[in-house]
Amino acid sequence: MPIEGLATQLRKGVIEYCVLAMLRNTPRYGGELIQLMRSQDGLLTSEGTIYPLLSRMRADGLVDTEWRETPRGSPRRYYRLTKAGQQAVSDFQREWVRFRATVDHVFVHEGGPQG
Amino acid sequence: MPIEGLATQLRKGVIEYCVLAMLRNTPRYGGELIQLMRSQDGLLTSEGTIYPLLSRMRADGLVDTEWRETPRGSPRRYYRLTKAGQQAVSDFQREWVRFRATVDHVFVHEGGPQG
DNA sequence: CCGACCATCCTTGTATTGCAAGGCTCCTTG
DNA sequence: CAAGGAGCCTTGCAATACAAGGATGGTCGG
Repeated sequence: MPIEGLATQLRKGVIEYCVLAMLRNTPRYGGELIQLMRSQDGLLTSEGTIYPLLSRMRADGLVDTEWRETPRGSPRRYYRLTKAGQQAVSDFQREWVRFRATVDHVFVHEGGPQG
Repeated sequence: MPIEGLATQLRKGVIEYCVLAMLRNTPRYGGELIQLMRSQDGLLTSEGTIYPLLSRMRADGLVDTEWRETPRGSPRRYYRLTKAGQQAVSDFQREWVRFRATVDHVFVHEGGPQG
């Protein structure tokens, strides 16, 4: 079990909200998001992760989409946060802080009062 | 999608190592681990999570087991960390610190330099 | 025009994991 | 014997990340 596989499980349930966070201030398209995620240590992803994810978020109403022409090449589908998406990011952020504190606590105390 | 469901995905890949961490200083049995996990905010679990997990860890050589008699009632299977288990906890801890930093970074910067 | 190439988007199938629901065994209590 | 509880485990399901493969449409060299 490589060290990569360890992080793969950590990513579950987090990647979605990282993508949403990256859309907070500006719309972006698929390839751009993949590049951005890859530039973050520990969030390595592939197309097979991002595109189904974006479809899901669109179906859930967390993002809006809009096609934009490009100077050269195919048009790109840009994703933008909806109100619900912004709310989801906020909710996650709260939950993340709480979860992070819990895990830190477990690893500091190493298993309880007797430890 | 309740707020509980949000944390359910966060737990993936973390519960296993939290259980291992709880075995660092003393062997414990199933019911004890369930109670301990439940006492940690954000790590709510059930038997259906813990027992398959413990079986997996035993198969992977991360824990040893030993039956112990009790004054009353059924004997209990106690779990204890192996060398490999201790190593796994250390590896995870390193990975967790790194992962945590990455997620924090994404949420602080909110998606990039243009933001 | 024609073929090679590339960026963009998406789909399908697999592995891992957390969890609810249910079952088994043994002991105690009446 | 019957009822109940503590401990252990199995089965089936849902959500997610990811590899692999494919469809489309534009550019570029000949």
